[in-house]
Amino acid sequence: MRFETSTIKDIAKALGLSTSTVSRALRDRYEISDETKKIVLAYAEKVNYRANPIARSLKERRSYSIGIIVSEIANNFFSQVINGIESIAYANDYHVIISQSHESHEQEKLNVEHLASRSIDGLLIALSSETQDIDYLRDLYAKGLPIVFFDRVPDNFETHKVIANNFKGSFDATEHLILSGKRTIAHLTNSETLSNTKERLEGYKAALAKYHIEFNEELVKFCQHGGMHSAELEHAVKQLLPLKPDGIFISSDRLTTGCIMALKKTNPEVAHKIAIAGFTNSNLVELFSPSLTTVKQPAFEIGQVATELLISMIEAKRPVTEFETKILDTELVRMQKNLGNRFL
Amino acid sequence: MRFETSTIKDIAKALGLSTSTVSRALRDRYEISDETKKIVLAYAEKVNYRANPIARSLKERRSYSIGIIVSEIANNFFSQVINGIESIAYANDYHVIISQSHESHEQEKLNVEHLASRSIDGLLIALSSETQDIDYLRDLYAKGLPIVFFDRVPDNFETHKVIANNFKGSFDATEHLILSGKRTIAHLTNSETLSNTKERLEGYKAALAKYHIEFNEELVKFCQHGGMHSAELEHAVKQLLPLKPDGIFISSDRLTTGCIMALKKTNPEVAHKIAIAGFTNSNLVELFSPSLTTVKQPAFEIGQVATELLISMIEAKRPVTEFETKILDTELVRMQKNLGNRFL
DNA sequence: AAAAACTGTGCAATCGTTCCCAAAAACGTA
DNA sequence: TACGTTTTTGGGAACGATTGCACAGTTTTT
Repeated sequence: MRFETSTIKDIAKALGLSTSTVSRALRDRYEISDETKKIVLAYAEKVNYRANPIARSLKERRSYSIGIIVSEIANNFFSQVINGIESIAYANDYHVIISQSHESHEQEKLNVEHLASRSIDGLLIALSSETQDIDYLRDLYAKGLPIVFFDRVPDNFETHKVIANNFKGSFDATEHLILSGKRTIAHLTNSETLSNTKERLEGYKAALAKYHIEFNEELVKFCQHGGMHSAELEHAVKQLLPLKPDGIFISSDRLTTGCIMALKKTNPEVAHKIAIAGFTNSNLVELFSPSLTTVKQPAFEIGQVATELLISMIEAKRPVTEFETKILDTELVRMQKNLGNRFL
Repeated sequence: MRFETSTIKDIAKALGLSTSTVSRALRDRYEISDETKKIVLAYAEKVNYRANPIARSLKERRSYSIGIIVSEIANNFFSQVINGIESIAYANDYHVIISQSHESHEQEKLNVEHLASRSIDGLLIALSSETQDIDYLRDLYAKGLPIVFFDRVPDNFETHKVIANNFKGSFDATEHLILSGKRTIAHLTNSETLSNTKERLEGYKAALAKYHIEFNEELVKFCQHGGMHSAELEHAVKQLLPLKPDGIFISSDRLTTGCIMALKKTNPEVAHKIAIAGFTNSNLVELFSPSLTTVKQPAFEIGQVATELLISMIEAKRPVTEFETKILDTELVRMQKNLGNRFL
């Protein structure tokens, strides 16, 4: 801010003390007498003194803020994660700086580097769907920047990670489709390189195996751009339909809504005949038609846990060497046949 | 960051120059000889020198970053606005810091003050629905912090403002309901204190007047918390239904989805009989059932225009005294009878 | 040839804090 | 009283960058 606020120097001058005394009094250090503390605190209160975080950052080489990288804030899952992050961060006197990668590796890298240069104390990141090369993160990590991955995590990077139980979530959703009588179940999913894509594919396969349904590679469609381009989705749907699936299991928020949209747009006559189960944290699913079964990730909790781990790394006195990967359970919300479908 | 990067001092030492010379060379000042500049630039490049933004902020008392306050990022309208803001900010070498007020005045104030203390160069803000007292913003503004309001703007504050054409948007939506034969049209809206609530109410009234439909105060329900509490919404819906409305015009994103949800939950048998028109920027409306007519705000553009105005204020050499209120047109998206309703 | 002007560089202060190191004051003990 | 401790305070150097001012050395002007 280009305008004047009162500083520690002003207080020192006004009270006839030195800046060091004032600084210590404000931080409630043991060396300062209670009397002096009281005077300083009272005066600081009176002039509405606020420590300048910029100056403090420069001096302490830390900023009490943590950086967040997600692909899109306009995504229910990520905005819920962010709320979880904020809840823990604020409680521990950290602030957060949010950046969007828009699923672009280049943008992700730029954002991370800018955050790093602004002295963030730690980084929470869900990789973009494009990202494969994470050497730039390795460099920062090696230089001492604590990093915790969530949702989309690399497998060859030793640090804390927090994810949903993607395997079980997918298994449950696929099993649900099978138990409601479906036999030709397609799987629409994200970029093949993402960690959760792999895990979800495994869950899907496992459910098929359990019920002795043969896995058919053709029924699996990967979307490199994660539903960011509707053309990509429509293309995938167009390829799937000739195989006459009676169910589709979809593995991401954006793909789930995008797929239904594509179905309604290109093949409205079959949209309501295919059972759909998909990952999504949208709080509007109850309004959707056709209605669907959803796998909900514990987004808020993922944010909380990731932040707790990050703060523990930041505040650790000695380098952390034991890392954990926390896996949080998803929730299967079954399609509500009675609502949505009946009254239209 | 707590780890070492090369500084201007390191370069100076390595090259046998003074820090001032290095600083000037890096900023391409005329006083420095081309030869020296070349040497410095080459070396800086080699050691991958990055100016420390924290140090620069402290010295220059500005940060090349702008603060954003919205109520919720998990709101399509706001996340689209943010994307618009980012597009202009990045193009002008500013970074953005996003904060959420969660419709709480207290939180809003805390966030603004934290942003201010972090030397943001300007502020873009949509007031929380609770906010009535904006004296704290006045103080900051008086001290020199440029502020641009968008979407929810105060009427007694002289600065740039950017809003959608709320009057016309509401008028169009209400007229649409009238033209499709509805005569008892309820209006569900936000906190009475918000600027856009007033404007939208006027548009609603004007449309009724045009078609000689008497305005009935009982048909208007205000929601203080803007749909953040489902109980509030359900209560409003419960009060409206006995009046037998055949149409409802809803004036905000969250209320629109919340109202449909409440209708389906509490009175599923009438949910499909009442025509709904509402403000929303959700990109999922095509999936909704019952389907509805929507008023879409030019969110991305609002963000862009607001940011342009803010940057012009920040970079103005002399205090700005001429302010404008930009009003951008909304778009009416009529309900698609053929989709959504037919196949279920 | 002396004075004036211009070039290119360095010194040192500054932004607001924190913190090491010393020094002063207060106290206790012999 | 003199000395050693403990408690409380102040001086001043950082942190990394910018910039007004001074000062050489060179060039131009008169």
